[in-house]
Amino acid sequence: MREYYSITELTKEFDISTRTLRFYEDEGLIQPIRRGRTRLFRPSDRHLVRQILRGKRLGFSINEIREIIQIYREPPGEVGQLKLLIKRINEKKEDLRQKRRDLEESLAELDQAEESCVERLAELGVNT
Amino acid sequence: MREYYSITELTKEFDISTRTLRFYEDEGLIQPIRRGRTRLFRPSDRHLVRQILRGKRLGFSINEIREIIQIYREPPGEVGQLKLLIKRINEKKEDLRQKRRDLEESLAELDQAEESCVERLAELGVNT
DNA sequence: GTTTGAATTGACTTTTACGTAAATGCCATG
DNA sequence: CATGGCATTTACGTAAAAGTCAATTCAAAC
Repeated sequence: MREYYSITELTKEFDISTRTLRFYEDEGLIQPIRRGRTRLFRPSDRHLVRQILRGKRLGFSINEIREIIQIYREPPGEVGQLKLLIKRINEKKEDLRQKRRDLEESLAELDQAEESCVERLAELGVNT
Repeated sequence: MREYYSITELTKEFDISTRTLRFYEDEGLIQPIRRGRTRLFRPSDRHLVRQILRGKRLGFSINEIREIIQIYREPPGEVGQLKLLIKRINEKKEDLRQKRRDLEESLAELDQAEESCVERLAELGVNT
């Protein structure tokens, strides 16, 4: 496990711009440390970036992603707070389950569409 | 199956504004018919709206949604076009499979987070 | 026949998520 | 030491996806 990554290493790995990484920092999603003015990204920052981009692909907004990320920041020691956290986790899980239902429905419709195309081709005497 | 829906019926059913529906029409995603100036939404328009919103929840842009919708518009009769359509369908399916992978990873991480919370609670002598 | 209420249109505004440009810092290398 | 090449900061720009508002229109109810 590398100790630090430079900003350009991450831009290349994830195919995003430096602007995007600085934007996420401005938004408080990541906090790379500094050596002088230069940003040093730790493995944990790198993993956060991975989570952010995954969230984006799933259509979560920056604010929603921020909420998800906060879940992983140092779980509280106090019982009430822990219970609240579990509640928030379950809300996020429900969000994801809704997305999964949407996804399965969309996939099913595409499957159906593909099938009619294949049938149509068969009628035209084309063997797929 | 109803023959027509008014714009307000759909706004209520889907909890969106009339502006949104008109926006989708301007974007060419739906084409309700007109009686005078009034829009009449057919069941097929209604289903399109359903598909659009599902696509939105999954993080597709309007342009991506437009592409998906075009898949369902009157499959072509010509072999080459049919094969092209099948190819496009499979691209969309691959998009969705990537989202599904993202989704499962996110869910797994949330499950893990929840479990550590529950464990932490157990250590504190709280029975969940 | 006028009031009411829903629909429409057009224009302007807002939010999100970055892009882009300009000016400057930092440092290794020849 | 100057040159090249990343990095940084600040500031302004922009496209997508609606929200909001004002001005009408139109039909139906009273």
